Amino acid sequence: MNTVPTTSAEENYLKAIFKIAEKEPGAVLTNALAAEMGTSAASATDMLKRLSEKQLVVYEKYRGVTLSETGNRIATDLIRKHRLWEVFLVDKLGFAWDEVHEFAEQLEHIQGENLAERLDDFLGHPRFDPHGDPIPDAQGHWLRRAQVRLSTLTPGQRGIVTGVDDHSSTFLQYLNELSLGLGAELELLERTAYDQSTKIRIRTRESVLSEKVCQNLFVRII
Amino acid sequence: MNTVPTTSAEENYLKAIFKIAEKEPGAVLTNALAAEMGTSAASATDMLKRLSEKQLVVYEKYRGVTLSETGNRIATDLIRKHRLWEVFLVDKLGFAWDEVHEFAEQLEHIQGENLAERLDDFLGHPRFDPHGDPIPDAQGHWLRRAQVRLSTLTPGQRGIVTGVDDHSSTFLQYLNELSLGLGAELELLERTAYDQSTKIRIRTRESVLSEKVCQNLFVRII
DNA sequence: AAATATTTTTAGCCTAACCTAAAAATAAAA
DNA sequence: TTTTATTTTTAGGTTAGGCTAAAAATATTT
Repeated sequence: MNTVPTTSAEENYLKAIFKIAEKEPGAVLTNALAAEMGTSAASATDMLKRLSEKQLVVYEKYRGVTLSETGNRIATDLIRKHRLWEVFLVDKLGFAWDEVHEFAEQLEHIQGENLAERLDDFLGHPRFDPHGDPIPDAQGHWLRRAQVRLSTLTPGQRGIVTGVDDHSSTFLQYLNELSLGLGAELELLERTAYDQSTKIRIRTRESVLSEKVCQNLFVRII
Repeated sequence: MNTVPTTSAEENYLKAIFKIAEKEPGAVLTNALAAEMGTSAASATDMLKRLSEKQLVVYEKYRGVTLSETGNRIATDLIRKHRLWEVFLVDKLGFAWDEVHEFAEQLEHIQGENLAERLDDFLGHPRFDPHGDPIPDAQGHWLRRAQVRLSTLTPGQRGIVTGVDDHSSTFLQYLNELSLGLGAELELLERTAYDQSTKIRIRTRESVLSEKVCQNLFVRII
C-alpha cells in the first residue's frame, strides 16, 4: 500500500502540511509548519529536506512546500486511521469525544496490512468521526457536507450540530455542559449587535454563546 | 500509573528481560538479551545502563540483569496490553491467530489513561489470548493453568489444546491445517519409540506429529 | 596456574530528530 | 533604491538507539 516506509515523525509532518494546506491553499511556509508542529523553523527545514528526498513533498527553498501525490495519500490514510480509531474509542470503548485525540495520535501510526479496512468494517463504515469530521474512504476520497458555522445563522433559523472547528478538550467540554454535542438541535433566538453574542435554545434550555463559540461550531440548517 | 516515562525501545528491552527470565530464572545475561532483541551485545549493554539509571532494572556489570519492581510492573503491563490487543484483533477484527503478533507489538506501546482497562471491559475480561497465553489482570496478577506439553501424554490419553510454545506464524498455520487450534480435542493413539513421532486423532481424522510439534503444543488432559 | 576462549564492556562512529545562533535570502519600508 | 525587518536556511551541537572493533573481564582448558 504505502510505497515508501515512513517514520512517525515524517508522518506527522505530512499530516501538518495537509492540515495547513487545507485551510490555506497553496504552498505551506516553513514557519507555519514549524508552528503547527510545535518545533523550530530549523527543524522543519531539516525535515523538509528528508521528505523531499523521499519524494513525499515538493519543496522549493524559501518558497514553501506542497505534498506530492504519494505524500498526499499517506496524509489522507493517516487522517482516515486517526478518525476511525476515534470512532472506535468513543463508540466501542466508551471514551468521551474530548478524551480521544491523544490516543488517536498514537494509533494512527500503527502499520500493517488491512488494519484500517478491518477496523472500518468492524465499525460499520462510519463516514464521520466523533467530532463530525469526515473520514476519507479506503481510496482516499472525501465526503463534503453542507454545513455552515453557527455564526452565519440569523435569528429564527434552526440547525443541528454537525461538527467543531476547535478540537481542544476545553471547548469540547464546554459544549458538553451546554448539551451541544453532535446532533444537538438548536434554534437561534437573537444576536447582539454589539459583540455578536448569540442566544440559542436547545430543547427548552436557553444559552448565550460568544462569537468565538459560534465561529467554532458547525451546523446543518434545518 | 507508570512512575517513569519510557520509550518503546526501553519497553521492548524490559519485555525481553521478562521473557528470558520467565524461562530461565535468575539474572539475564547480556548476550541472551542481545539475541532476543536481535541486536548487538554492545547495544544491549548501552540500554542496560539507561534502564539501570531509570531504576527499571538491577544491573551488575558482567553479572547480568534482573527487573526491578517497577520494571517488572511495566513489563507485565506491556504483556497485558499486547495480549488484550491480540484478543481484540482476533475476536473483533477477525484476524487469524497467526496474523496478529506484529500489530500487537505496536499496539502494546500505546500510552494513556485507562486504555487497557476500557479495552479489557470491552473484550469481556478475557483471561487468555488467542494463543492460549494468560493475560495478567490490572493488578499484574497471573493465572497459572494446568496444562502440559503434548509430548508428555501417553497413548490412550486425550486432551484439549490450550496453548502453544512456538508462536511463529509458520507453526500456527501448520496447526490450522491440522485443525489443531485452541480448544481442539485430540486423542493420542501411538508414539513411535524411534523418533517420538506421535499419531493423534482429531474427531475422525488421524495425523502424525513430529516430536517438535508435540513439544510446542500445550494441552489440558481430559 | 597459565593459556586460551568466551563474554562483556568501552571507545568511537552513524542517523533521525531535535536544538540555538549565525548567515543568507526575501519582503517591506523609507 | 537603499535600508530595515522578517523569514528561511546553514552550521554546529545534543540525545536515543543503533553499529563495529578493540579492550577488559570472566570462564574454561590444558
